[in-house]
Formats: sequence, C-alpha cells, structure tokens
Amino acid sequence: MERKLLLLGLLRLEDMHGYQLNEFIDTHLGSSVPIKKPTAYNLLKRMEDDGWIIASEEQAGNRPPRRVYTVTEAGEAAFQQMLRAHLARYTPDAYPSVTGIVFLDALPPAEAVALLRQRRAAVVALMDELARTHDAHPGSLALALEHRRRHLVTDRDWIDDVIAHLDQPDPANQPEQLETHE
Amino acid sequence: MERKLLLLGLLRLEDMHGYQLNEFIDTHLGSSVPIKKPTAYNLLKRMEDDGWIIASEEQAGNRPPRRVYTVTEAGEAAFQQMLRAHLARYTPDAYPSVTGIVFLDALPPAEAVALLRQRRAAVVALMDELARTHDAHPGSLALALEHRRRHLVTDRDWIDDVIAHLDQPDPANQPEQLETHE
DNA sequence: TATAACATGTAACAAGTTACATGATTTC
DNA sequence: GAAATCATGTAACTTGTTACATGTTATA
Repeated sequence: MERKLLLLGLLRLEDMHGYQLNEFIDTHLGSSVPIKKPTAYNLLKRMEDDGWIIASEEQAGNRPPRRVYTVTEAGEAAFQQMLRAHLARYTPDAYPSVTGIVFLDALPPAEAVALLRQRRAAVVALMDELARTHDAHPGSLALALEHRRRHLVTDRDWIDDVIAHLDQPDPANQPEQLETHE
Repeated sequence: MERKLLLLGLLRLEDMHGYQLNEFIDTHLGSSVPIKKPTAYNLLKRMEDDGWIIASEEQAGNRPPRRVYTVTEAGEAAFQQMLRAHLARYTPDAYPSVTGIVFLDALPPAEAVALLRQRRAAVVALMDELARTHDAHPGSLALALEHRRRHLVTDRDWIDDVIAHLDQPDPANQPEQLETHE
C-alpha cells in the first residue's frame, strides 16, 4: 500500500494537515505519485483509526479546523515495516501505455507514426515538467524523481526507435526486428 | 481501457474463447499485461452486451460449452477508435515501486543496500523470464516485450547506481547527488 | 465584488482482485 | 484413483476516482 507509506513517511518528516499534504505532493511529486485529495483525507482518517497517527485540531478563524497529524510509535513501527517490505520486492509496474503498441501493425505506417509523434510530445512535456520541478527536495525525494526521469527517457528513446523503424519504407523490415541494443 | 483494447485486439487476430484468451495472455504476455481470469470473462460478457463481439457456443463432451467470440463490425470500429486514442496519448505509467525510495534515508545504508539487492534480484528474475518467453510472437507483440525489457534494464541500472552510491562510506555524498548522466 | 485559495469531507461509482463454486476430462 | 487441466462463472471486497457539498478568508 504505497499511498499509506507515502503519507506516513511525509508526516514522519513533518507534522502536517491534509490540505498541506496534498499541496506538498502536488508541488514536489507532481504527476509522479498521484493521490487525489479525497483519497488522502480518507487514508488519513483510516490511519488515525488504526492508531498510526494522531490529530491535533488547530482553529484559524472560522474555517474548518486543521487536523494536524503526528506519527505515533505504532505508526513509526508500521512505517519501518512497510518501508522494508516495499523496498525489497519489485512490483512489476504495469505499463498501460504499452497495450496499443501490440496492435501497431493494424494501422497504416504513416498514421502510426503520426500518433506516435503525439505520444512522444506528451512524454517530452512530462520531462519538461519534471525538469522544472527539480529544485530542493527533502530526503531522498530527488532519487525518486531521477528514477522517473530515466523511465521517461527510456520511453522517449523507444518511441523514436519505433518511429524510425516504421519510417523505413522497406516492407521486409518487420516490426519484430527492432534492435535490442543493450 | 487497456484491457478491453487488448482482448478485442487479440480476438481480431483470431477467434477465441475465454479460457483460450487467458492462456494466450499468460504464455505470451506473462506478467507484462496482467489480466486475471474473472476480469477477462467479465469484460467479454460486457463487450458482448455492447455488441462488440458475438459468441458461438461449442460443445465438447459434457463440459461447460466454449463461448468462442468473434469481433463484430461495431467491435472493429471500437477497436480502431480505441487504438488511435491509446497510441496518441501517454498515460504517465504509475511507478508504485518508487514510493519506498523516497524514504531510503530513513534506513541505515547497509540495510538499504541489502534490501535493494533483493529488489535487484527480483528485477533480474523478471528479465530472465522475459528472455525465456522471447520466441515467436504474433503482430507487434515483440515491440511490447522489447519495451518492457528496456524498462527492466532501466530499473536494474538505476538500482545499481543507488547501491553504488550508498556503498560509498563518504557521508558528504547526499543521495540527492546521484548523477543524471543523460 | 468576484475569484482564487483555504480546509474538510461525503456519496456514488468504477475497475479489478481474491476466494469460492461447479463439474468434466485427461494424465500420471 | 489422484492430480492437473479444461471451462465457466459468482460474490464479496479493496482501492481509488469523480462529483458534490459547505463555508471562510485573502486577493484581484
């Protein structure tokens, strides 16, 4: 359960309320680790029920009071355990974006190339966004961003290779022959 | 909806029944595009309701009859439309495995390295599995497998870099300084 | 004074998974 | 004769999202 780990870990670094957490994730992690607001609020409530965190309410004016969360000892233990479990195993990382590729040969090459160029633009846009976000980051956050960057590069290069391949008008070149060049 | 696209696309290549489809995906796609059996059966039923595919029942002995599906014209149209939409845009590809990395500095370096080595072994195991699967593939399936292979390589190399970094006993080297070497 | 930002949530829905159910046929 | 494979499904559960609800305070 990555999102619990993330929220717990961030709260461990600094006590925060829900809104603040959402802000932090939006600005520092951007699209890398997506958590929607209601999800975060919901997880916080459930972790509070589990005794992993406790809230202290802070009233500011007449707004809804901020629920500032602090990690408890039980929460710290849970964090340590989840972190280890999470680091050691490798969840195969689903690539939803790859499905369409399987049927690339169902399209005329010219159109396939045009679509892939659109996709490439989207990848590059994400890379740019990442580059812009790349300032000071707490903890090992920069490691995660670098990880993401490398995968974006991998995707971009791969798209380029596929496009290059499709652009060759020689029909003897099956798409299967794309070079592996490790 | 990647799974619908996948099932439709496979049925377009060859009429199949649910069990057969599940087999095919298991053997040819392995862990790359995970669809569980009940999910596949469920999607097939719903696509039948939508008129994208039609089933013809084949009785063999006294077993439950095989429901062999064929793509209809409406299904073909849906496939073409979904394929284009899918190829053109780039879904950010969530990396659940990266969350733990953010808090890598919460662990003693030696333990972090040990855990990362376990993770590395899991990545390499997947690469081996992929290499074994790498025989004849219909359509552009090989492209998808190559895509996956490259991402596994990226992950393996990245883990190696992080390990190398943690192994340096010099405390002046913050994890943030991991080289980008593009 | 209207809009954005602050701050929390609820309720309905969507997508998939796990575990369970059922029974026939083939293989060891 | 036991175990694996064939073949289909249902039901409960988990996880997360979208859309909605509510009201306050700062900013343009």
